[in-house]
Order: sequence, then C-alpha cells, then structure tokens
Amino acid sequence: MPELPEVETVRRGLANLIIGKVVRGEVHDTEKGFPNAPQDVQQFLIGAAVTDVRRRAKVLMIDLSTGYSLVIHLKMTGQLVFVGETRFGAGHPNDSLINELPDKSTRVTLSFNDGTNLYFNDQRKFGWMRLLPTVEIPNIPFMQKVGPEPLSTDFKTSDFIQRLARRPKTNIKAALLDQSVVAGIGNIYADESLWGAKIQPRRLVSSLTEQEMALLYTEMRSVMNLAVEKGGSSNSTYVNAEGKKGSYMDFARVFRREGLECPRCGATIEKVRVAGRGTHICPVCQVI
DNA sequence: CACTTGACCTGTCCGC
DNA sequence: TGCGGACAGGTCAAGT
Repeated sequence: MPELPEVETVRRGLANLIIGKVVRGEVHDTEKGFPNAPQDVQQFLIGAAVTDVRRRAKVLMIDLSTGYSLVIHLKMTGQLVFVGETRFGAGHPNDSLINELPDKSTRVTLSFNDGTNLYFNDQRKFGWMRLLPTVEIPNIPFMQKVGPEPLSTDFKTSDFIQRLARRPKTNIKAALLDQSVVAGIGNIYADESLWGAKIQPRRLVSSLTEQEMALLYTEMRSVMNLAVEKGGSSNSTYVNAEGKKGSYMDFARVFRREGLECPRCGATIEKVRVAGRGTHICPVCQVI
C-alpha cells in the first residue's frame, strides 16, 4: 500500500471505523514480539478505548485512552484490515475477508469488545507496530528527522527549495524519496511528480533551476492531492474495510506504464533504474 | 560528512 | 513443469 496518500486513506477509514471502540484482546506473532512487552499490552492496550487515528508522514498512530498509542509503519506490504461484525453481501469484495482472516501474513490481530477485529497483515515483514506513550512519539528517531508534510498549508515553495538544497550532489529522485527532505513521497508519486515537472530523475539537485524546483513543488502537491482524493493506488485486488479501492493508478501518467504512450508527447514510456528503484520516464519530454 | 548500496523478508513473474 | 534471478508502493545500517 503505502505512500502518504495510501496511509492517509487508511487513516480516514480507520477513524470512521474504530474511534470509540474498546480493545478486548490482542494476538501477535511471537517472532518479533509485536506490539510490545506483554505486561505493557495488558496494562496500556487491553481495555483501552481508541480516541483518535492520526498520521505523520507514512506513520499511523492509533491513540488510546491510556495515554499510549499504537504506532504503525506499513513499509512495503503492510495492511490494516478492519472486519466488522456485519456480514457483507455475497459477492462484496470484502465478503471473503471474514472467513480468510487471519491468514499467514497476519502479524497482529486486535479484537474489539463489540466483536469486530483489526488485522495487521504484512507479507514481507518489513512493517512494524509499537505500543508507546503518546507523548513519546515525537522522540522516536524517525519523527526526529522526518521533513514537513507536503500538503500542509505551511509548506511553501521556498521551504521545498531550501530543503532540496541540502542534498545538492544527489539526484532529484533520491532527494524526493528522502523522507528528511519532504515526508510521504515514495516511488509512485516521485515518478509521477517528476514527469509532471518534465524533470529527468537522474538530474543532480544542484543542476535544477529555481523555476524547475518551483514547478516540481506544484506538480508534487497536485499529484499528492489527486492521489489522496482518489484513495491512493491499488495494484492488487485489495480494498480497504469500507469497500473502497484506490483508483489513482487510473490517472497515472508514467508509473507502471512502460511501453505505453506518454500522454503528453506520445513517445514510448521507459522503465529505468534510478536511486536503486524502478523508475518510469518519458525519454522525450523529461529532458536531461 | 554526503552519498550509495545492501540488507531486511516473502511472493510472484519471467526466461530458460 | 521446474528452477534461478530479478523485482516489489520503504527505511536503516554499513560501506565508499
């Protein structure tokens, strides 16, 4: 799932579904001891009510009435799937989840006292979930170094340009993926934003003009806004617990469109490797 | 120090 | 069909 728009979509769904619910029990896989020491789970999680669901960068926070929070990073393949007490009708995309979860990718199951469940699934096990005092969250290393929220009204073009300038000798794609520059951009929206600004991903940050960076700022925000509006991108059959499926991929201009026509100039989109990641470009309009 | 590369995992897809 | 390798919506540690 998860870049900023996907995590924000999960956040909105969870906020609608679990705020006010009380945690009845928690089962986690013993391999990595999620989400925390058993005594903390017993004391600060079981019996706690969910008071809020927040997001910072790609990190979700489920705040609890005990002053603790579940802090979650989905990394590459993490999912939070809510399964309600009401059966969906046959044929509904979520119908099968009721019988199929938990499955082998389920790392944590949270059960609520009304019989509903929230499953943290993560095929590749890169993701994590930690139970922490809410006030301690800003002190974890990730929060200490993460950059500003790109869609915040406080985040101006000049901030973007100044932050990019801290990484002059790296390429612009790596800089966009660097969470300390701006929070929440990942591989999909980096490629989409660079295409929008007609910037070749391998360009060194120091080679960009102020105009190019300003255009990139505008394109990046517009891509992120559209993606949030569309519920993010889904490349599998996964749908969230509200039955909504992210549709941004229907609007993607380059991402996973190699071999197809550039919607701007008609040239054939290519897939290359930049900053260690698969990277989609129009070789004609994203000039060196 | 800034920057790049591998490691962390499992599953899937693609070519032989 | 079987098998090896590349690759995947992210981040961190270790290397240059």
